[in-house]
Amino acid sequence: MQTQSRPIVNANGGAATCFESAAEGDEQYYEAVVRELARGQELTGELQAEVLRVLRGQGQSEATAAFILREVSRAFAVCISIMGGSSSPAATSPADGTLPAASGAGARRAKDDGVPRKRTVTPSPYSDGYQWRKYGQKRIIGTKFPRCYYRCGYHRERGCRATKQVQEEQHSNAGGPRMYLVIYGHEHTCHRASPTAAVEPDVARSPTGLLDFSAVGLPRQQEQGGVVQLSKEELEQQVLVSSLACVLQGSQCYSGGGSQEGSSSQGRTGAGEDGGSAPAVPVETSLDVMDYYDVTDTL
DNA sequence: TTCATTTGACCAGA
DNA sequence: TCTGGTCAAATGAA
Repeated sequence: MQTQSRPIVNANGGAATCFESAAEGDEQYYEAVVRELARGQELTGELQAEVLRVLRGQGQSEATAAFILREVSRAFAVCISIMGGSSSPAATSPADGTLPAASGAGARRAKDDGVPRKRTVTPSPYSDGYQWRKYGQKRIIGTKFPRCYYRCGYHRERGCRATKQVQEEQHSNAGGPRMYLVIYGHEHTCHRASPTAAVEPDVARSPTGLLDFSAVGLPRQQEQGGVVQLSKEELEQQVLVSSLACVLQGSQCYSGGGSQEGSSSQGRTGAGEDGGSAPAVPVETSLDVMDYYDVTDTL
C-alpha cells in the first residue's frame, strides 16, 4: 500500500536527499544508488583528510571545512541508511540517528494528493532561497518538536502551491548544529509565472537555473528572510566551500531549472521559524547543500 | 492600517 | 477513532 520512496537526482543537484514516489521493486536501482552513495562517503573521508592537512592551522577556514565535510559525510550516511531500509524508509535511522521516528506512528498519508515529496535533512531549513509563509504548526505524535507548515509566499498572488514542512530532529548532534527534517510538497510555480525578476530583481539567473551572483558583484545569502551582503572573507570561505562541493559532485553538476534552487528571497520578512523567534543561523551553519550550488555557480 | 504568525477547530484519510 | 494537514479568527509587530 505504501509507496516506496525513491531517490532522484535533482536536475540541479539541489537536494541532498530527494525522494519521489516509485513503483515497488527496482532492487538493482537501489543497490546502484547505495553503491554510489557509499563511494561518495568514502571519497569524502579521503577529501576530509587531505583538506584538513592543507588547512591545518588556518583557524576559521579549517573549522569551516571540517564542519562542512562532516555534514557531507553525515548526509551520505543518512542517504545510505534510508536507501538501505527500502521497505520502510521513514522507519530507518541514519548513522547518527538524526531521522526521527516521526512518521513511525503509522506513516499515515494525509491529504497529499499523491504529490511526490522531497525530504531533506539540513541545519538550515529556512535558507532555501524561497519566501515561505507559515500557515500552521502541529505537534506530531511521538515527536519531541512540533512540525511547522509553510506554503509559498506567492501562494495567493500567483497561485503557487509549493509547501514545505519543517521539523526539528529529535536528537540533534550533540554540540553540533540543530538538524531539521524538511519535507517539500508541491513544486514552485511562482518563478515560472514571473521568473527571477519578480523575486530578486537585481540577481540574474544563470543558464543552470541557479542564481548568478556575478551579475551583482557579490554573492548574497538569505538569512531569516533578509538578504545580507557577504564580506570578502566570507566570499572566500564560500568559494572554498563551493570547491569542495564541486569535487564531491564530480560530474553531477547538472544543468536545468528545477525548483529547489530557487532564488534569493526578497521579502520584508521571509519565513521565520516559529514566529521568527528562532536564533539567526550562523553563516557556516546556514550553508546547506543547496547553498553550495548557488556559490558553485559563481565559479 | 497592513500583514505575518499563532493557535484552536475542522476536515479527511487510514 | 485517531492523526496529520489545513483553515481562519485572533493577536502582535512594523
